Amino acid sequence: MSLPYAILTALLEKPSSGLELTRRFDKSIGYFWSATHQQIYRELGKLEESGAIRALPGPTQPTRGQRKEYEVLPAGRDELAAWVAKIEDPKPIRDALLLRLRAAGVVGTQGLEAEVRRHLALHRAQLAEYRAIEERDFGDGRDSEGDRLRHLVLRAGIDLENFWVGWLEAARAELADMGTGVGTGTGTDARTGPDSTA
Amino acid sequence: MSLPYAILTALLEKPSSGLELTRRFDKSIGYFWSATHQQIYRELGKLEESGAIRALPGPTQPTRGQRKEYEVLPAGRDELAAWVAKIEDPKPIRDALLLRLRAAGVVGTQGLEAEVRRHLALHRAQLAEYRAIEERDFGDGRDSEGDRLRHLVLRAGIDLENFWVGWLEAARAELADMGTGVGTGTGTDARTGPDSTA
DNA sequence: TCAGACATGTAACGTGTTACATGATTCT
DNA sequence: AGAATCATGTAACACGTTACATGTCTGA
Repeated sequence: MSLPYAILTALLEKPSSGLELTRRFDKSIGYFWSATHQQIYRELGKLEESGAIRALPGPTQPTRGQRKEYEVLPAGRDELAAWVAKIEDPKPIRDALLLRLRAAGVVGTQGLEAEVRRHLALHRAQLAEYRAIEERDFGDGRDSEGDRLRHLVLRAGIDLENFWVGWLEAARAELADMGTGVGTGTGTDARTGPDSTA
Repeated sequence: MSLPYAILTALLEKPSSGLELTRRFDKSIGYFWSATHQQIYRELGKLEESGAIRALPGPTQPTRGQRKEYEVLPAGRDELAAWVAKIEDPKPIRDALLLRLRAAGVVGTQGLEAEVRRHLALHRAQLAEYRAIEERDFGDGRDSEGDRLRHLVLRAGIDLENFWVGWLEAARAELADMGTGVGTGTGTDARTGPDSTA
């Protein structure tokens, strides 16, 4: 639902070929909406057909193995602007690790602490990376409107990673506290109590 | 990838029919891994075929329109326990609103502030709901291992919503600050500067 | 008996993922 | 000419979403 708009944004920032886009999605925009090259090519095809973008005229168009650069057309820009203002509810959280914690409440925490530790390290690394980018790109004084918005987005990334680091530390402490978590779940099985806990 | 495990967890907590599961996914587990009834029936079919769960013997099995309750078999419990300990990297952030902020840096912020306000209200409401659940289910002293883990998961939900509320307030302030954001993007278009900003 | 709720299921489609196929360009 | 890299593309499948179809049970 959002991928075409991510691509339009990227192309407006700088006209690119499919492979270039793919590389740019590995950092930058991809931090918040990742995509593989297959998705990108598929979507570029649709966008071109719908008249939102067009391929820049190259020497020839045999289209296989040949680099093909795209730029956004006015129609594409309009669609993007409309999407920015569109009413669209936030999606609920969808996180496998939280689910695993919950499952551990039923089948036991065996092996979970190691995973929590691993995730903690990964999130710390991501946090450091974001902070480095912030330092590099927004280290000094204020900048243009576009820059302020990009900084705001980066702040969201930083704060989110920050949340994970904090929460994972608490989770690790809790798991350590619960002993080595041997056995198949200490809690009363098949409990009949309230289920609405979250 | 995670849905079957979400279902196994739910069934271990309490054997249920497909529709009951669907209702329980609208709260509880669904706060962290939502699913529609079609997904659930599809997955129940697969799980039954693979021997992870079985239908409790009812009066008859004409299987259409007839309530069918499932319970987890030992094989299913083992699979779930294995999944809890499995090495599986966290998925990168995937959030449309962040993408829209980024797009606004290119095509202008027209209409965005209203959306930000709307999301802010939604996140505040969700936060209040989580806090109410926490008060109700974990208001008093300490509890069993399973309860402690569920509380931890709920804390993640609360902290996440808390993050969103804070960030959205900052975003709203920034957008207000930028003026009414008329026009098609104040920033320099087609900028050639660094793209790695996030 | 009819309406409404309960309950399970099909069909079709869009998006995301993985594996593989093919052609062009550059360097040795 | 061969290998490596650049570049675009196909195919198949898993998962999620939407719309619709079908059957059962309960109470007015």
